[in-house]
Amino acid sequence: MNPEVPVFREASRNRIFQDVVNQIQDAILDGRLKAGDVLPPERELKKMFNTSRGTLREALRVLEERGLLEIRLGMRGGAVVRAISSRQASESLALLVRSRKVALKHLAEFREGMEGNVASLATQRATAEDIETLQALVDEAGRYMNQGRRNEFLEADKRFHLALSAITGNPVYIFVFHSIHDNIHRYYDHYLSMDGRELHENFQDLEDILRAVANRRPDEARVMAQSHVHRFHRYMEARQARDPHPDNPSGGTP
Amino acid sequence: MNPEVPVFREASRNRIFQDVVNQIQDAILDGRLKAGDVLPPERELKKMFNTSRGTLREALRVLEERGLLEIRLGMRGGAVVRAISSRQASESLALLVRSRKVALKHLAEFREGMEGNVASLATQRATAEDIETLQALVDEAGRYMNQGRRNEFLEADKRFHLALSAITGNPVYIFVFHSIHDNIHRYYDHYLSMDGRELHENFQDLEDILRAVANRRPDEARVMAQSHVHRFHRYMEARQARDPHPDNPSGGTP
DNA sequence: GGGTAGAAAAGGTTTAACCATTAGGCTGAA
DNA sequence: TTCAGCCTAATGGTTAAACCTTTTCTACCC
Repeated sequence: MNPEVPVFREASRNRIFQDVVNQIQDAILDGRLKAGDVLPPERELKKMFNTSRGTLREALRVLEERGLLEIRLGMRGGAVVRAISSRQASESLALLVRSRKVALKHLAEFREGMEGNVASLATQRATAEDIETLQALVDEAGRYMNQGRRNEFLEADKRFHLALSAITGNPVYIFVFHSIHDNIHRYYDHYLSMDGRELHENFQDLEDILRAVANRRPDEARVMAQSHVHRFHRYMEARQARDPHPDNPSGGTP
Repeated sequence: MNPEVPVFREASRNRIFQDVVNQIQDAILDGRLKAGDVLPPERELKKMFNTSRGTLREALRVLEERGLLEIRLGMRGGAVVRAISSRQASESLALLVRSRKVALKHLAEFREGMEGNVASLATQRATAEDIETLQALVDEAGRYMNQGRRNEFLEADKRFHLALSAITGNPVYIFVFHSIHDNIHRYYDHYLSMDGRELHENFQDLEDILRAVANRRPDEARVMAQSHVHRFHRYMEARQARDPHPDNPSGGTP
């Protein structure tokens, strides 16, 4: 046998909690358990799986970490099935960032490529309603710009980009976009001064992108989106040169 | 206060194991613990954190799930610090796939955009040595093609694409690429017959991409890579229409 | 020298009890 | 009648001590 091509998977190191994890996960992914469903209390699950509470709790911990369950405290608490989201992938990317394996320039370069693809696809697929939604977001951002409310502007900007990814209808783009935005946001907070001029530039970019989308010009939208990201990346790099490393001292992954 | 913009984070629901997780994770991300380091045995850690073994084990389970630790059994076993990899993100994407939120067409579309970007970047950055490496992979794939060894060919093809992502030098691309490839591979196994003709087409594509890279033509490399992925996507879709859903009944995430 | 049996060190599991948090109901005063 | 505050029970969080299983190392015997 060619050792490059795996034929068998490693035999399971019969850890009981793994078996419990698999059973519950399968039930969720098969649809036997739906988001919002509440599992029986630990003391009953323990009987159902014929295991001890400690072992059962290790299984619940794993499922919680995978984002499949949320554990609620107190009476009427318990393990609640969650809708799958990008949270987990976002956190694993955050680990890369925190471990210094990924720098701002890497995130920015990746984002630039993604934003271009997303803008192009969104332009090909946006409905009239989608364009209205985008327009509303641009309007909202415009109000924040005029009021000089930098943080609110950034939030609206982020929602605009995420809305574009949603318009593609491709959950992979949505998923990856959320992860990237979550992780690049920290740099924004640190390195993007967003004075009047920059706010205005940014707003102009949004208008340009929206116009390209509304006029059904995918390539133009791609270029607009890319240069938009590229410019702000340059701004941030310039500031980063003077004041390196925003780090993330808050520790926990909520 | 504007309720859109969070001011405070939720107060920590003081779970002791969370605190243990954070302390160990911080030590790893700060570099105080390096890949390969072995943590003290549970019965000692338990004393160090002044907690019970059950609580400590829940913390270790979480860190294992995050891919930061590997737990080894038996004498000289223990919790070993792992190098951060794309494994975790790959698994969270796998969850999306298994839950039917992501279909082949979504993965393929995303991959098409990515492959284009990666090919373009790699073309701009490849060293002479990089190009030799790519050439060696194409040669290897050629040998497998001539021997009709489909699986080995697919492996070499995958390594070629991953090598391109490595050449970009951007860990985000590498990371995301691994995740996507891991998850699309299952579809390959199911839907890609790879008869003689298809093997040959695929091989031709690799040669074309390599030539564009060697000749320093980023846009050509982009188009080549995209159409390469696009074509095989179409083949797979045709077969999928006749034989839907490869599913993943194996359950566990090893 | 080499195989083998046993000891020792580690993680895996069980049990039973207690602590902390929360929802919901009960009670009494305004 | 209403509502503030207390009480209670359900549920997750934690502790403790014991035992089981796997793996490695070592000492012994052939």
